[in-house]
Amino acid sequence: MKLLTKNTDYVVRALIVLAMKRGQFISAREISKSQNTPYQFLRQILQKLIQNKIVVSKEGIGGGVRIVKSPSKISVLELIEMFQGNLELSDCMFRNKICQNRKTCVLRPEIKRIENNVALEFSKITIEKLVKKIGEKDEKKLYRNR
Amino acid sequence: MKLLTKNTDYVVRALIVLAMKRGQFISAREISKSQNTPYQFLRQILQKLIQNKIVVSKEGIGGGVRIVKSPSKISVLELIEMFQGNLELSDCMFRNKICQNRKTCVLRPEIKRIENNVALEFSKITIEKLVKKIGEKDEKKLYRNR
DNA sequence: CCTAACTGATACTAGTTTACTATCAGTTAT
DNA sequence: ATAACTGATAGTAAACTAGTATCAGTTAGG
Repeated sequence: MKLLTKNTDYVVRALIVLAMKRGQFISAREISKSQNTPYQFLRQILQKLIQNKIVVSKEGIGGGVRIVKSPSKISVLELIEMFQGNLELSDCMFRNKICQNRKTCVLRPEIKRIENNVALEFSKITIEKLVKKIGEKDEKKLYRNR
Repeated sequence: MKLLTKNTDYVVRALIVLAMKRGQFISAREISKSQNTPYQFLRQILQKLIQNKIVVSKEGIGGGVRIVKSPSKISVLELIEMFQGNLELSDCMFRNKICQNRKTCVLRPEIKRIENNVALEFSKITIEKLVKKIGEKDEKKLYRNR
């Protein structure tokens, strides 16, 4: 079971970079190089961020994308849903024979419950929190090196 | 995000049937008909159950499979891992640039934590519990009809 | 001892998803 | 003018999902 696909991986990384350089336009080429993400693939991902108004773009030399949505309001859940579709189970399981005359089925409520938990957890992880974690790690490192 | 695939869906249903008819050999054809699962697909699934010693088989007329592992000891987690591979994330995310000089990465521990929760939840759901839930629903129904 | 109902084993396949790559057009700072 | 950028969209190889198909061997009952 894979919770995250590559594009979610890449988009989170890109947004961490953009959040750390808030206010600046960063080009796809620069993010691609610094994060080791395939250039054209990253470009598609960034275009989706533009469509979803999480970043704005500027064309031409010195252009790129700039984060406009507050990193504290960008959750990993929203990114997962943006790039992997809705977290919900697409087709109802256990809709057949065992469940006939029962209206509901026995496994489905359990799966629903677990899925809701997963969604809740991912909704709590924001870009801001991830950026802070990187900061904390750096502080610890500095402390150790003293 | 799809937590369960079809074969996990089908295998849970098959095991519920087998648990409700413990001690008896039930043929793939019978399960296939009663649960509306594709016959050949179900046969492959049952063979995996045989390999994993959850059921035993009997060839020839009147044959089929019989459940031998206690339904209370068969968890949905174990079935997911049997049919969908390990629940763990296959490839380490966030292993690149952002994480360099940091040894660990910021998203990965979060994903790990969520995955462990999912695994824990699925490990608690056993075939026995699902069978009991069906029983409870039937009781309620009888009560309402009185 | 034949045959119909079974399992054992394995090969094949259509459709979807994943993870990219490629191309061409338009924009802008220098 | 041109090099560095985005906009939009088409193509594609590999893996995965959800099956189907085939042939061989086993066994209970008439």
